[in-house]
Amino acid sequence: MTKSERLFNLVTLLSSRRTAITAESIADVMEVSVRTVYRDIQSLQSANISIEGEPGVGYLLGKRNHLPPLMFKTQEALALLLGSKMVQAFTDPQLAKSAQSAEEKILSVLPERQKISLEQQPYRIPLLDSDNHFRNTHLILRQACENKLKVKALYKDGRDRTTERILWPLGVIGWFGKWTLLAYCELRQSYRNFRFDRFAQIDVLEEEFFASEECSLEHYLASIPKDC
Amino acid sequence: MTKSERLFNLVTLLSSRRTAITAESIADVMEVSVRTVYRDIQSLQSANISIEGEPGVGYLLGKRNHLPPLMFKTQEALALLLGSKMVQAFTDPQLAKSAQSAEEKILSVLPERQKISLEQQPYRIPLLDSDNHFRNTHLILRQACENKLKVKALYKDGRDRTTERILWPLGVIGWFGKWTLLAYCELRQSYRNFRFDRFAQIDVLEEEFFASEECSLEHYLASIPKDC
DNA sequence: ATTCCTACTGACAATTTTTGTCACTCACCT
DNA sequence: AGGTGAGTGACAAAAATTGTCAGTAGGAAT
Repeated sequence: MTKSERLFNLVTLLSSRRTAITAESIADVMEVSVRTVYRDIQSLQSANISIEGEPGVGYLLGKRNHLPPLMFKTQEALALLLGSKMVQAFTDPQLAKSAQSAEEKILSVLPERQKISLEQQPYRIPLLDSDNHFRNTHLILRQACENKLKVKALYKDGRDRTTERILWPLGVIGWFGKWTLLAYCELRQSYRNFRFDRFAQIDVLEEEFFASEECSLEHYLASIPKDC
Repeated sequence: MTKSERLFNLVTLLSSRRTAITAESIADVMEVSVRTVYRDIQSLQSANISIEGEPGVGYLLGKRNHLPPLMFKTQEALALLLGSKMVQAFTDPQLAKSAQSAEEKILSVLPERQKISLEQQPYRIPLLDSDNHFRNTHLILRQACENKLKVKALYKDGRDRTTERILWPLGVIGWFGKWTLLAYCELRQSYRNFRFDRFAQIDVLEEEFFASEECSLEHYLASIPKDC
């Protein structure tokens, strides 16, 4: 990656974010040294692109939106389309529809030669009818998460004991090969994980729950080591 | 004026004009040689900024950048970003990078309020270090597929017998939870599936193979019932 | 059919930039 | 007081950039 490419990418990166990003993170993404990032920022500023930097916080693109033209490289398009296929196969029917229409929009702006090379890509993600049950679980839980509605679930734990619980669904974690609901459990009065394949039944309740500082997806994730 | 400054200025210059401008005029304004202008244009194009040139006329900024603003509905963006995360977590590091930069491009064109609602979406796909071995397998096999290079593999079958085979890698199938290489096996003289977790070793050979009507991903997939 | 005009490409060597590293300073927050 | 992160200066090695020259190609006007 040449310097100029990097500069254009940097503008894109900055305009893709709402929050500030540190020079170190940038260096990480761009695979250059931190020193180079400072120099890049300086180059951009002297090319009349306003970037605000604050010690202890990071960089933020100035408000007056410089519009960088959106075009995907072949491999970027490939990654998006492959991702779209995964969403279609591994999540719920509603999201699948959205993935498909997004796919169409992307394809419609790609030049012919890119479409051709995309056809030769080796990945195939089959849509299995047998996964319909999972897809339904996805739909129910995603909507419950988004609308912050409590759910009543019959859940079978590792030792085959089935319990009924009231859950506050916070997030859905996708490990490769298994989906897990992350929720606050009223029964246990704390965060718990629930594997999708162990739900015997799920009913969305009318009742809303309210995520707070001490009860939210971020709070839970922050209490565990790894990244999101 | 450094090259990068010149490139930004060139974009500004081009986007300020409705009529084409010749390379020579540009060279004049920028105070560089005409040859350099051609190289600059190429740099911009390889940074995915579409510029159209016509002999006898000059250069014009691609219409694509101005006219159809590729817009996504919130849920379409959600589907694409979720897919991108899956690609990052479940495939190889190279595709992961492409997914990430595609993500940035999408985010950079979304209005603020959409970005905010995307931040509240419940799905999280963790990137596990323990999957590095798989990711490496992905990289090797994807590239072998794309370049149509034979591979020599040590493979352990269902009954724990390890065999060495020469394979013509045709495609990679992603079932949820397991990846499978689809290849023509020289040992068995026919198509075979190989689960990623059963490869003991994979070496890409120098030798190319040639897919034909009777030996290709399409041909194999057509011979099985399901869709892709 | 010939001649402009202009986009493009390749090669080469001199020049200029870019890069990482190291060793700092400064400002802010807890 | 210690941690974090922006920002600077200097230097040598590595890499990109540049102009020059020599050519190809395609359209349009003559």
